[in-house]
Amino acid sequence: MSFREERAAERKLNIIRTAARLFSEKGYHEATVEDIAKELKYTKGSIYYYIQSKQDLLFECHDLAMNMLMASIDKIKESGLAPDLMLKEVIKGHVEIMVGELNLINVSLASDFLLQDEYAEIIVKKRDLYEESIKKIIVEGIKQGIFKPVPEKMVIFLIMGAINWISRWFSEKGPLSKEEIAQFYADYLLAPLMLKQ
Amino acid sequence: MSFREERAAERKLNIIRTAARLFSEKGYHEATVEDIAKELKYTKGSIYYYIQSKQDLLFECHDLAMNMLMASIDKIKESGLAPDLMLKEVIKGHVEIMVGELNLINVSLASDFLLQDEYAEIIVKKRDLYEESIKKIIVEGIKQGIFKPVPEKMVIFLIMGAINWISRWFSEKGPLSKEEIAQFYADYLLAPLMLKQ
DNA sequence: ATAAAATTTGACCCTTGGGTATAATTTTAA
DNA sequence: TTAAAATTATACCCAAGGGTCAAATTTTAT
Repeated sequence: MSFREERAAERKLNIIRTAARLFSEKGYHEATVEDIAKELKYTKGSIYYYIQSKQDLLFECHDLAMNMLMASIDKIKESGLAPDLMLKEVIKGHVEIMVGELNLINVSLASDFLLQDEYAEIIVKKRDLYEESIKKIIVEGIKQGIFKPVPEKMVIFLIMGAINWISRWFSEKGPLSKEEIAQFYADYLLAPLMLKQ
Repeated sequence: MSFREERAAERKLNIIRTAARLFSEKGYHEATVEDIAKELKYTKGSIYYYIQSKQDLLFECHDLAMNMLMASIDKIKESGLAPDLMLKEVIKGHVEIMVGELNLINVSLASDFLLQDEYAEIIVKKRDLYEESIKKIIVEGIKQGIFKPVPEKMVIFLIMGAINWISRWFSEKGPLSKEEIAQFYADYLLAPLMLKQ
């Protein structure tokens, strides 16, 4: 990548993060392209030099969010931990990414149905991969006699739902640190799955 | 209420339920007033004879959804059950309302930030009341030595999140009945709270 | 039957906002 | 230093959609 392209990419990332913040704060439709441009001292005209469309921006937010989650779980999969510890790490990782990248995750949770089909396809594929990884951990745990035999899919939905909801109430100014939340959620959500403790 | 007013109210309820379905399927901004009108064989002009504004419609969806949840929990509060059984009933009730009124709940979950301040105030107040009722049950359970001492607020958020997420994946055509889901969620989410079983 | 009230219609207004075109300006390279 | 490439600014286009209004139609009550 040339110096020029690199700088353009850097600027685009900047735009995406700003878009994520505004989408998250005001909602996709309520945040205008001009809002995003102004925030970064662009004009509406000039910001289009870097982006293709507003929808493109939304997609990039989703993609960035999913890539972070994927990177986290891929690393954990290689750790060789036992299924229960592995699942705990996944939960903690998910919580920490969520809280650390609140805007991005917020956008990707609050506006998935706004993605156009071609874009949605890509994102759904990644999300499915992510959930598939979790499923494998649970199935392995059941096989090893560490977890109770449960309907994996429902458990995944239950856990994901609990965690994803954090983006609705978490505030930087609140009394809870992301580590505390991560620990609590991991313990609470793993307990009913364990065969014996 | 006169015969006339009664019929108008009935029609408005019809409009609200249709709006809920379209808002839920397509999203608030993507569903136009004309879409809603057409669905019921009105024209855009004539539907405005029954509604004040699109925002008004959104509010009514929220209000209806919250009223159902409130009615459910109020009934349970009067049952005199022990805290653990009471909480279980609340969870089951919430799940069943959610699944039974998917559209309404979906709207109220996916678009709370679209409500204008005056409307939002009313809804937030009801939601706070609802959560306050749950909190009381948990606190009582801790006091009676049935529940572990936990940070109630976080537990409420965790439980609510898990349940509310159901609206994202549940389908009438799926293999799971609402009773099965309700039972599973109630068991899973209550277990980590119990001191002994 | 008929006047009054209720309901419906369809044309219209008007703002918002995504996106574009073109020209101006700045940066880069030779 | 100057021509080309990259970047930015301004003005503009246009469709969508919420909402209104006056007139037409239907329903109801006497």
